[in-house]
Amino acid sequence: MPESDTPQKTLDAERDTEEKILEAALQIFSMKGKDGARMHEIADLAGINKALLHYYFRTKDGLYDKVFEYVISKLVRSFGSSLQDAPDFETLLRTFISNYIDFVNGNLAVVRLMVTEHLAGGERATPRIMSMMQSANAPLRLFVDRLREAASRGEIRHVDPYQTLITVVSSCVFFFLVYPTVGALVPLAREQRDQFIEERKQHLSDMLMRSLQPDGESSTHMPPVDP
Amino acid sequence: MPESDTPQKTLDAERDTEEKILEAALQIFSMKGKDGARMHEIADLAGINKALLHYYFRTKDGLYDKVFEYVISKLVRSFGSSLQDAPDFETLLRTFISNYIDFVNGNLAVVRLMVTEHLAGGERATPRIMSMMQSANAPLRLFVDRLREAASRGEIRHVDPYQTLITVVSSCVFFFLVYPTVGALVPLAREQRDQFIEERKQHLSDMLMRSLQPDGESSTHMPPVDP
DNA sequence: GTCTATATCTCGATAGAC
DNA sequence: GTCTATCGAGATATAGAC
Repeated sequence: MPESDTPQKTLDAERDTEEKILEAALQIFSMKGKDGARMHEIADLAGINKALLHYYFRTKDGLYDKVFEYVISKLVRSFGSSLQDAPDFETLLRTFISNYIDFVNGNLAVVRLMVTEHLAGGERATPRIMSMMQSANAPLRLFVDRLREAASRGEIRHVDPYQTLITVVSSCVFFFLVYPTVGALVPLAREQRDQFIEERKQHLSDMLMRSLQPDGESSTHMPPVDP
Repeated sequence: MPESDTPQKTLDAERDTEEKILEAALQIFSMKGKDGARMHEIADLAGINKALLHYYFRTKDGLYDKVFEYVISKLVRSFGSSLQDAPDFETLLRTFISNYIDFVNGNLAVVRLMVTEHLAGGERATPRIMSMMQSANAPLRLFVDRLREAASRGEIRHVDPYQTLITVVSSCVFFFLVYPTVGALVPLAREQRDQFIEERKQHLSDMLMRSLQPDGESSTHMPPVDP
């Protein structure tokens, strides 16, 4: 971390308020979208005055942009490349699922914001996600690469890696988006949320590994996807 | 359908305008949420005047409520009990996935509205979904019941039916929520959308059936997967 | 039933005191 | 840096002509 020569106390105060605002804005934006969010809601949640929002971030649009940057940086930081070391595909898959679910569970507002953005058209989200994917050790890319490798080594059967990725990510994320209904439907999910989430990791990992077991014989339909 | 004694022409005209408004409102609400939507956007999309919205549905809140009822009725109507006749679980699963994906693809706004509602707290959505689930031939309930039966008959292995349901629904729906990014990531999904969707059905059905094979049977004797 | 014109109010943004 | 007070744009909602 680089150190500024600005007096420490002032800097910390600014950082604190700024971060408090960003966190509050993230919560509100992620639930109501950019247009639906109210500046006074954000101010209230941050425990400050409405005018202070405009002092730190001139406009609502500006604040939204900064929140988006803030979210992306959270995504980048949280998804460390702990996948690199996985000795085999099964370990990679289980680690990926566990990490992914923990991240979503611990950063619900981040995921909600991404989804909200997509529902509103996704112009802001898509380019950012694409550029995150470019990076060689991006977890999504790593997952696809390792899936291909494992298949060509015969560790798992050949499957469309993108379809598989979509299935894994969907199965990790969607549950949290519709949690109110799942909670109403499945008592355990509401009463013992943490336990249910651990069971979900287990269930998903098992289910996917079983579905990826190599066949003795028959070949499955596998469309060509490579560039 | 009960028939009114109101003159047919008038009734039809009202129904048409009302339905046009509801469809337009559904589109806008589903992308921007209740607070983010603008009445004039809805009017423009419906091709009518802003004042007419207030003639048919007194307030914005009132309109939103009616849109929600409208969506629920769509859900109920579209999910006919075509699952009832499935002779075995594999047929049921494949039919369920195919129907579900077709419905989502053909009613994106409906699904978006449900998700938007959930992101905003879900107070409106959850009770409605719960009461839909009560019905004996509700597809989600039917799925859980048939999954249990099939497991106790030994047709598939024992799995947590709710975890499985969550996985299936997630895998059918989430793709469409983040379509902008998937389209950017996977060229085929954008250029040959319909084909990609058919492949998705196939991929998902195969994957799930494989993961549900009873433990005793080895992978050397796989049931045929292609129609 | 449908429109134009207008009233009313809410929200984003600014000015200015402390 | 933080607040109170307020302005002005834009939104919902209504009045009234056709």
